[in-house]
Amino acid sequence: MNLKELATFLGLSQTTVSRALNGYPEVAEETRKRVAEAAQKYQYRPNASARRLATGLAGSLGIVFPIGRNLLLDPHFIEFLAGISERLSEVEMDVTLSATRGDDVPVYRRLARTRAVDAVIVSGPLIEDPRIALLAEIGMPVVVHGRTRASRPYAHLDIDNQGAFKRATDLLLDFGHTAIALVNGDRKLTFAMHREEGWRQALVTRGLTARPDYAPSGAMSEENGYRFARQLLERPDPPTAFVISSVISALGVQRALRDLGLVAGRDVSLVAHDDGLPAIRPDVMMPALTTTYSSIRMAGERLGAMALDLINGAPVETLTEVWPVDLVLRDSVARPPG
Amino acid sequence: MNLKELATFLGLSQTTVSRALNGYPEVAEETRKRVAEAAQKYQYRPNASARRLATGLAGSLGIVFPIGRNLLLDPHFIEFLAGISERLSEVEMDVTLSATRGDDVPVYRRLARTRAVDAVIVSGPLIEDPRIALLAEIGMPVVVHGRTRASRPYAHLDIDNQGAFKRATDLLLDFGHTAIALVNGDRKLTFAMHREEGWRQALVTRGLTARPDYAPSGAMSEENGYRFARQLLERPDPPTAFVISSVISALGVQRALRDLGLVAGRDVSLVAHDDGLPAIRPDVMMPALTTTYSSIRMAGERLGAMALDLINGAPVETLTEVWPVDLVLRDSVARPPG
DNA sequence: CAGGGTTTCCAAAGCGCTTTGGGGAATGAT
DNA sequence: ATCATTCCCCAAAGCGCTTTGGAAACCCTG
Repeated sequence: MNLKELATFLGLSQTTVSRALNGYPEVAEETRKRVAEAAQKYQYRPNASARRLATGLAGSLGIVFPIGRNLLLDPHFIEFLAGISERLSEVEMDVTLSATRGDDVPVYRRLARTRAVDAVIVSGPLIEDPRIALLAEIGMPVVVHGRTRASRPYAHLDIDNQGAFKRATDLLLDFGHTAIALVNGDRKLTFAMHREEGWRQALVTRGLTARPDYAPSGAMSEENGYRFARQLLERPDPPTAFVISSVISALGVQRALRDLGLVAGRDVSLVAHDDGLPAIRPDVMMPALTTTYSSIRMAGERLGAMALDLINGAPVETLTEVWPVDLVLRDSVARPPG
Repeated sequence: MNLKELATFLGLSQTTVSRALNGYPEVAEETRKRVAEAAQKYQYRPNASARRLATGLAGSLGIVFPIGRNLLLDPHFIEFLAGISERLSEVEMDVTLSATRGDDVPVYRRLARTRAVDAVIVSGPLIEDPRIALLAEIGMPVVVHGRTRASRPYAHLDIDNQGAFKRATDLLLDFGHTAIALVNGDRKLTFAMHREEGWRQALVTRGLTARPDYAPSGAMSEENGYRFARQLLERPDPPTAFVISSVISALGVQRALRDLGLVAGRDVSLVAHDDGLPAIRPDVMMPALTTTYSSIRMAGERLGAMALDLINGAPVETLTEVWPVDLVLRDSVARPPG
């Protein structure tokens, strides 16, 4: 059943039916009702391609993800995706996912030129990220999850990573720790830089030095968590506390502790950042993990909404948010031993 | 730059330009070259919406994921997605992701009726899965990742879960274990049933009984791995070996072992299924984990290809595959103590 | 050189929707 | 009764592509 058929069936013109369905004012209320009922009865749904062609809107948000690079933040990514997608589903839009092995530039170009998406969301921006400039150049609206260096204002949603990690570090300092390591994500990523900045700031403010060799950085995997923690703990001057960029890495850190016969929340204190992954919950760990918390899913939802606003013409300047981050106290932090 | 402009610029008709670009035979080789060069020079790309409307093809594959249910297999899901998406990118198609909180039926209906996608991929099928029948009913081509009960043939790709878990259990039996537990995924899912079947079969073949209380089942999270293992190990008759449905749960099992002062690969033997998640690698665990291995990413790639075949009219009967699963021996299996 | 086959191209008709630019009928004002 | 509004509705023109059904132009036979 298409518009034409529905219209002739109702004895109306396509114009009227289309308008009735799309809520335009120039159609009698009674007619609108008739149309709505018929549409319901015959399960009429406008053909997406036709509507897109006519309106010039794709009805879809693009996300391109480079297969090789930074796929390691997977569990976060899917959760994020769920958030975006959920918000979009309210207006019957979808997410168009494009994978690319290697260079993502041509993919963005294709999406722009074929008008396959109305806007894109860029996640995990680098400190210097060429994507933002590229997208501006090809005229593709973009909302960034995170921040980056840019010459012009750009729509973005970020969390206060620096503040969060400063607070986490402050907490450990308050407990009396002085040797505090940071198990960080890839240093090229803006959020990792911000976190390191927060950590450094807290230390320096108390007159301590932020030693670079106390802040290993790399993909936020369980494995790296283990490796980094192990290396640090086997030094002659091991840290007594860790600030960790992800609960996944925290799992690795915990494993390292156990291997060395140390127990978290007694011998070593731990604070990790929790993105709210449902599969890995800090509250059920042993000991329950103290975290900085911000739901990545909610960020996704908000980003979806922001992208919609952007598409609907909201000025970029109004679409910038930095969310505060909660510090959730649990059992993995204690006074340093001795 | 659109077709019309390009055509007038070249002094050709839209027809000819379109044909030249799409590789139809009725255009002179020299003309084709001219067109291709101009297209390249002006960066012409056909408008996706227009092409879709004209061809009746959406140029996109649908995946709907229910936000609430079984999102716990996230890390697997994204990896899977990467595989599909990668394959599709070769033909410039994309994945259309639709999230739904709760019922997915209306989403499938919408996708079908609006012709927003050419086919859908269903993952994590239940033993009795209403989706397959629904999709057949609304005429939406579908490829299933896994198997399910169905009245008619359906395109699917699955791995030999039963065989894999039989082999894993056989291995443990060969090493002399008799108390072998299965830490399984959600029992409503077909693959979990198959795995339990394999486990049971191996035991029964050797004259042992497959005790249901030795086969806990639930979402394949780290947490559940821990809980299940802990419960089993604290019984008066603890198992000496575990077959585990996911490396993620295996992480939890390992944690339980450590908590109880047991060491994997000595006191207790472990075999887990490895989907090849890049973030969680069994070979770098301590001890290196013996696994049944099948890359979920590759499955995704193949599923993408199968979906393309299906769209291009390949008969459903030719699109059924069950892949064998490798057994990779590492250090987490040993003779039972004593 | 006529007749038939190929090649190579084009005009025009969709695909199914939205939107512009009216226009007839009903309503209200004079 | 007449004119100006307002209310509803419609015909038709796109949106940018693909594809059908020719029609020239060319080549070959005999």
